[in-house]
Amino acid sequence: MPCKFVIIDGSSLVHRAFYALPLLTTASGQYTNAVYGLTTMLSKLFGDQKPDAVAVAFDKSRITFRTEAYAEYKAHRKATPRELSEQFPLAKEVLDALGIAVLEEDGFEADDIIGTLACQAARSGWDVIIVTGDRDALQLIGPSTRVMLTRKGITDMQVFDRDALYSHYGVTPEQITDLKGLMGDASDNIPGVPGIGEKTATKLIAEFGSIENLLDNLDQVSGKKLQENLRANKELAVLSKKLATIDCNMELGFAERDFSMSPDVERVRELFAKLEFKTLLAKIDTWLPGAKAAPPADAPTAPPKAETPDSYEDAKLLLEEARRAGVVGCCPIAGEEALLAGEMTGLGIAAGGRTAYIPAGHAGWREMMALLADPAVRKITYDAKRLHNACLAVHSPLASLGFDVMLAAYLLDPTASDYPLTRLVGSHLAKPCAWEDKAWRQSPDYAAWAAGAAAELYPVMEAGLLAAGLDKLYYEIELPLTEVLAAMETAGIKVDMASLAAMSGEIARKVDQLLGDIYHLAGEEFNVNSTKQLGVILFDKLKLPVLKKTKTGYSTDAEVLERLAGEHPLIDKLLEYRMLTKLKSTYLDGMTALVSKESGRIHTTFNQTVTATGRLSSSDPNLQNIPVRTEVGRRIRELFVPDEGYAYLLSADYSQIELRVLAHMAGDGVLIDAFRHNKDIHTATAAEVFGLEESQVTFLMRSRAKAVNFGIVYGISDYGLARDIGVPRKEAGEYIERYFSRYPGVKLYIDRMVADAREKGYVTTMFGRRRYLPEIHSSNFNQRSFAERTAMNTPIQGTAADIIKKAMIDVYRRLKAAALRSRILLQVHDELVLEVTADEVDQVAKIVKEAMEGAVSLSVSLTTDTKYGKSWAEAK
DNA sequence: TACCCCACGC
DNA sequence: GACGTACGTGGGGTAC
Repeated sequence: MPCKFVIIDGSSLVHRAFYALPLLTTASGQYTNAVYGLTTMLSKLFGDQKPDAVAVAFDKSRITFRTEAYAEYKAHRKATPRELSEQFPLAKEVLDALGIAVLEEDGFEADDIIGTLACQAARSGWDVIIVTGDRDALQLIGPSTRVMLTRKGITDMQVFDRDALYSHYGVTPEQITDLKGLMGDASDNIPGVPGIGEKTATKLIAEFGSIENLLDNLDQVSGKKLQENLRANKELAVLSKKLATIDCNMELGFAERDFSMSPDVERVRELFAKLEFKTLLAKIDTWLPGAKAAPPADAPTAPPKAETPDSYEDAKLLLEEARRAGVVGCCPIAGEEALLAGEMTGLGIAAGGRTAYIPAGHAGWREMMALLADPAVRKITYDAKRLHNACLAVHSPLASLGFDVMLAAYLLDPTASDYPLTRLVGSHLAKPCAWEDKAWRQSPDYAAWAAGAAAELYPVMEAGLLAAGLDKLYYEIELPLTEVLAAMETAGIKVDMASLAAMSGEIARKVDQLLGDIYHLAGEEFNVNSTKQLGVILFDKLKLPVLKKTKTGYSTDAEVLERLAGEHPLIDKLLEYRMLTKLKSTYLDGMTALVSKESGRIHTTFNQTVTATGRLSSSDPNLQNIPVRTEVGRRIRELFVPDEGYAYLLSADYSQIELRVLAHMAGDGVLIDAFRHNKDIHTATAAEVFGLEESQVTFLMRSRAKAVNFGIVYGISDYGLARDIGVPRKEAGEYIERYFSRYPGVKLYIDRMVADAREKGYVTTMFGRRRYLPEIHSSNFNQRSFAERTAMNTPIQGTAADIIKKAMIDVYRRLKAAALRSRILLQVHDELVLEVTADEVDQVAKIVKEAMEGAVSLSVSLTTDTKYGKSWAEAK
């Protein structure tokens, strides 16, 4: 069997990969897309071809024998972008680790190295495959040499031998240089003969065989113009051919070189981990020779193993160190449910530069818990709320939250999708780290490592907060809020399970009935939940008019159905079906699944690091989107009740908090005046926008004005407003214009926000919360417009979020200080829901009102509405 | 699993 | 005047 030799044009493939893939980076900001692409190509090649020998050639310098012959050679090439050039050393590092021969020579291009290797290898009887994106290489095709060209993307390749080349381009390998000599090559700045492109060049070469023969027989060329053109550019054609000809006679010492692959598997793993090539790493044994064995758990690719103190004395020393320093990094370990159930299985801790893991049964555990309760020792954490919940579950107090790195990361950039600790370490400590597997995250090793990482991140991130003016918001609002949220989550909210089950059954029966009606009216059974199948029934079978389409087919959303309501009796049934199934699946059944077996209550999660504006979000279940407007929604809220020992649920919500914040921040006299006179704000807006007395405002006008106010607060566009109120976009735009002319302070304010965003790159809330808006400079109209609307809206929504967060902390502290049993359960953006006892209800109502209305002093008052009752529905 | 469509809240 | 249209969470269907 002849030796199978794969020769790769490294420069070509790296370029190809760079432009074919998005600009990937590691957590630490190292660009990796080109290296990743190259490595992916290699892995595919190795898997498919199983070569015996491999070589990769690179261009070395710009000065080659070609530039000596023709100074303009490749002169039009754009400078290599920095994002790419910095990846070349990395690519070579990967190749080196893979044990692949890398060749580069002064004065030559990769092509010449490849040509020389290919010729010599072929002479030695090897089978050669050349892999490149450069069509010049096609001239190297021979009886035992094939060329594999990239087609599109990075893994789509096409193999050319002599026959394939001929059927594709109508020339032989030897004629490739003649072809290039005539048609030139724009990318290499090879001139060719002016006016001759691929078609003419191919025709001439097919007829005359070579440039030399063509030039010797010019008089036989058909077409006078072409003949003269060729005659005038004889030298250019010859020079171009020379430039396109690959040198196959370099001195490379072929015979002495070793092209067999000898990968250093451990180094490859390490490198891939560093570069975050997770997929390649995971599949490494499928393509890398000798990479069969899985890495041992303590391979150098994994972070250091946790020290587990084996004696009481060991643990005591570390804890004493923490006490001395007054600060300790800590990270609990246990599955989520286990934490809530009070099963903390252990704790990773970091003090004095050492990290350790203390399991729950350890002799030092009691000291550990005492340390957590010690207010003199500040706790440094990643996700303090988790630790807090864990402590609450075991009724062991947690005192003195010192710093939470996840929260800090959120304030520094609230638009990130998540904040894994490994990434924070990469970006803030410049320690690339790519261990992401789930098992590791639940291991003692991780807990110890995380405790250490948090401790190490603390000073760096605190400096970052200080530099961005976020420290006050952080220490006075976000960090203390964590404890409040933990208390709310741990408390949970009681659900009347009996009524819930009854309601679920009742709705199930109704849905069943509706389904029968729907099938009957449709004339067949189908999956009503499938918009695709429903579309076929409504628009193909029943021939109802198609009013709106989605990307993938007919739209069947509520708006469409409502407009079709008179057309067919099926429509009403569908609307009701939709409403009931949504209610049942999302709220009734969805919540049932999340009722805790231990407490019989629902413990939602309040996410403090999710929204871009600073609001909280709620999940598992989402208790911030329980229906409120409809009658059935009311019935769902009736299911939320006070638990034993409590008498009422109390709900307090801010009235028009966003618009009041806007009035204050914009300092708009008209808006401020409206609030000071306690006007109905939407009626007042309608009067302004329509130029009427308030008494003349109709219901329709008020509802349109309300939508305009809504639009101002949420930053919707004229298009969005038009859709919401059902008028043409132009008219919606006019409303917005009229609004701005009636509220000039608002107009000035939002212009200032947009200008701010352009100048500084971000906008801020009253409390200094930031949101970066890089798209404000986008040349894409949509992206830019969106950024502009965000610039107007985030300071308003974000400030409102800051205010209620501050109020929550205040309520929590006052309840605690007064040793009341009543407690906060939920926050729904502008509303707080508390569970109160009968004897405390008046006092609590007063506390909540004072805390919410007094959270901040604005030029308009903040007002709240408070109600309480036997269920959430009664409290609204 | 990833995406779409739809629907709920603020 | 384009263009695709506030933020979230979640259920269910469908294509891969």
